[in-house]
Amino acid sequence: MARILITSAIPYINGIKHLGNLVGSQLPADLFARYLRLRGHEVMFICATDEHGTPAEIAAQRDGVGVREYCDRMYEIQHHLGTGFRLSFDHFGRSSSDRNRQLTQHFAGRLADNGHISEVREQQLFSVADNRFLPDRYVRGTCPNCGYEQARGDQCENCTKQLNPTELINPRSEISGSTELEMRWTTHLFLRQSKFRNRLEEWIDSCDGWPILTSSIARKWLRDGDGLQDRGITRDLDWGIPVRRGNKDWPGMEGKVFYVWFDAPIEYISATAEWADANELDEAAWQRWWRTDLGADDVRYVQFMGKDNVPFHTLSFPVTIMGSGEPWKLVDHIKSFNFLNYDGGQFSTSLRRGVFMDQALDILPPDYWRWWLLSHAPEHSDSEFTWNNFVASVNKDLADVLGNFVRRVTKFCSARFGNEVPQGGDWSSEQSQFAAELAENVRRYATHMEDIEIRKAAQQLRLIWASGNEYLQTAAPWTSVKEDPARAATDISICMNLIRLIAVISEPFIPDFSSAIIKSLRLRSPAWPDDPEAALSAMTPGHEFDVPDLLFRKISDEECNEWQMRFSGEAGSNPPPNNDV
RNA sequence: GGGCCCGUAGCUCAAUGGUUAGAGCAGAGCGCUCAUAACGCUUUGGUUGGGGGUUCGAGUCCCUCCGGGCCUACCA
Repeated sequence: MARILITSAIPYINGIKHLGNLVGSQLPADLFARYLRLRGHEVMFICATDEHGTPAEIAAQRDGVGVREYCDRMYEIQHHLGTGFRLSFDHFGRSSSDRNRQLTQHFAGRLADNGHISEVREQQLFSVADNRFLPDRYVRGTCPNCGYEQARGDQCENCTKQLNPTELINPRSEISGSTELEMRWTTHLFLRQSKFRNRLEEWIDSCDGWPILTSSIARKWLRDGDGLQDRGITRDLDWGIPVRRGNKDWPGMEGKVFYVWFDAPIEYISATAEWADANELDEAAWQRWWRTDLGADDVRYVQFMGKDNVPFHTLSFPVTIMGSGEPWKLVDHIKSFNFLNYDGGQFSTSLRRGVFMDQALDILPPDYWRWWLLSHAPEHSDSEFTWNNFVASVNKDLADVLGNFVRRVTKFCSARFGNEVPQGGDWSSEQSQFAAELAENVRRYATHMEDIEIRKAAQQLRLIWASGNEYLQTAAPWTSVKEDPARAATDISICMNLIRLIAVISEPFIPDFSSAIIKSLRLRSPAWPDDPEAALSAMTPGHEFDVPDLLFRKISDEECNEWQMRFSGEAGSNPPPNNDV
């Protein structure tokens, strides 16, 4: 038994996440966590909401509520949706927690004590009307390069030229539209990550098996231009973790907060502490996951995230850990994902284009989404959601191949032998051979799951489902029951046990299916089939069961067309942009 | 501008430099009748984006061009 710490990128607080966000971190992390628990390992699976920063402040302002209240509300919604998708977090925390405030301030103090923080005095654009400094992209104006009037202060979306907000012609505040902007002096803390360049590169070189996506993005940042740059870790905002040096004041930093990208990854640790608090456990309970001097030296730590988050997890957060000089657990494996596109374009929160987590659950149960998303996870390149593909895959895989197999076996058994596993005879060579092939297929599936090769695992799992139909077709018990009922009984017994085995091993992908079957078979949490051949006779003759209700209904063409129309996007509504840690 | 990733059958995707480039879906044919008209078997689809090179051998390595995507450090 091993101990595995799993974190999913923490979703930003302002709004409901779409399926692209879901499949990029939380869902694959859940798959992995569920699989490892199934194999008997000790797992700590952590996620949280990322609540600080300008977008949250503005969203709250737009809704006419305080930012704390706004976050409280959105936290509940996101938590509820996570449950709806059966995300099995051990704890779903909040980056605005007391734990995270204390720990973030602690890390900042340690980094400063070790000489890894510098203070930089610089000029930034201030909006008098809004009474706040503006991040570059919250300044709009006319692009000096192409004349586009809606250019953002960091980059013109029309001609893609990178800009400095001071270059814009007729600059104005994105928030209020005010043109009363001026440059003001301010001082910020910078994390001196440039000093860690060589150490980071050695570390990344030493990490085998990371996806190309992960290591290539990390190396790009290490080598680009003059190499890794120091990074500002404070902002002039009200909403965030107040800048303090450990538990002491930080002269000159009054009224400033830490930058979300500094405190968000620390929340992985804090959320584990929140978990201990919520379960009334002591400090040691969470520290054994994170402190290598307190038990975490045998923990394997795996992170899941979309490709946009890779720099923060391969560079800044490791520098925070390394620079603290304390024995915190560093990540072992970083599984990163490309993006999921929607019907020929990107998912877009601002345009309401695509399918969002709440809408998805309104139309279909979570297993449908989990299966499609995971079996099409964008592991090697961006992938695409289309309604036709979704409906075809789900109908074929879940309803025809899997659901129908369960149905035909249980109904046949019920009709011919009653609602119990029938008494058969010894296995024939065909039956033994099937068991041997099944053993090999389960072994391959397990290997893909351990390697976090999600598409391959899904493909292999589907193959196991299909093998049931193949076997049944060849055995043809509906024929043999007439002249050789014992043989038919043996075949049905094998198929009934195969259903049990499938229910167990499919649980990480489709947990609701799994629990429905286990209930119908009147079992309680059966273990992973270490010996699949023995598992094919685990339920002995006379074991009673109920024929399960229809497990997966088929989606009609009409529904497919209707959903395609409904989710094609609508102009008008304009919620704020949507991002994750 | 710079960098990275990707381009393989109608669609979604596989293939440590090594037999004849493989699966699933869709299409075609046959079979089965237990089952959600589901299932099984067989089968048609390829100049691996174009061109050049290295090699005994290239989907894979190099160069170049075309196309798509992402990142580019103050959104998160």
